[in-house]
Amino acid sequence: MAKPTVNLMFRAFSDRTRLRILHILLKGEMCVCDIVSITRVPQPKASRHLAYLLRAGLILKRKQGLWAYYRLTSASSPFHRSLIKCLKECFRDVPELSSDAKRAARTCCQPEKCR
Amino acid sequence: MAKPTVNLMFRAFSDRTRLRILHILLKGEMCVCDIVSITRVPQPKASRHLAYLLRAGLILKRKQGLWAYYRLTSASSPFHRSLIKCLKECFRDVPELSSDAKRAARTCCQPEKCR
DNA sequence: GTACTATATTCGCTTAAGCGAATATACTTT
DNA sequence: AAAGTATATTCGCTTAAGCGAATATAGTAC
Repeated sequence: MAKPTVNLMFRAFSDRTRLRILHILLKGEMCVCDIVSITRVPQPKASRHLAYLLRAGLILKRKQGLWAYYRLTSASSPFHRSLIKCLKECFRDVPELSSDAKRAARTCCQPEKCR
Repeated sequence: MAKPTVNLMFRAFSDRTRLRILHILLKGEMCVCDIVSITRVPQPKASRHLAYLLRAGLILKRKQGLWAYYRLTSASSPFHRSLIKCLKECFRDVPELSSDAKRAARTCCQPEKCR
């Protein structure tokens, strides 16, 4: 995968749905159905944005049986690390993030559901 | 001006020309003709991106006679501050930035030229 | 006034994103 | 094999961006 340019990494953060997904993944690896149930976004839409983030080099995919698990890539540059910091700090500024977090708290405590 | 949303601020950073302009403004206030001569971008294109950044709340404009001076807005939130940090740290990752910096060093030392 | 300079905007076009709806893929279970 | 589940992709459409080229605006100088 070609190294994504800085502007494309910024662009990956410039969509609300992707911002929500990235924020959810701050908590750790998550499968698509978790992301769907946390965000209440239609599944094809979630998959589309996950594919976008994958292309942008921001997340990694692990396929296991029927499930696909996604996680953040480890930040390889100071720039990437700062970008992740932005992600953490925009929590208060993006309304959806707190309701996502509430639902995530319930979702990620029942891992049996998806495994 | 309505408070710009987080995703729109990210989007403002997602274009190479705007990234270059923002980076130049890290050094301080600059007039359009300076930005044009540093970036070697056509003047209408520079103005267009400056207008975009203005709408996004990332820069401020000061008009004086025939000249328009732009500067970064002071970061009002932790998020905004982190975003500026990203801007500083992507220097090594965006090739145009170093040649801009070289030209800026020459340009900003002759303020008489534009004032 | 006219000519000049710095900056901004409009026009016509092309490309990238984003969406819902439908469909495809691929693995699992029975 | 058939049915079911999780995920991915395609289609048709709409909107936002981005560009060069041309033109407009607005202040300055003569």
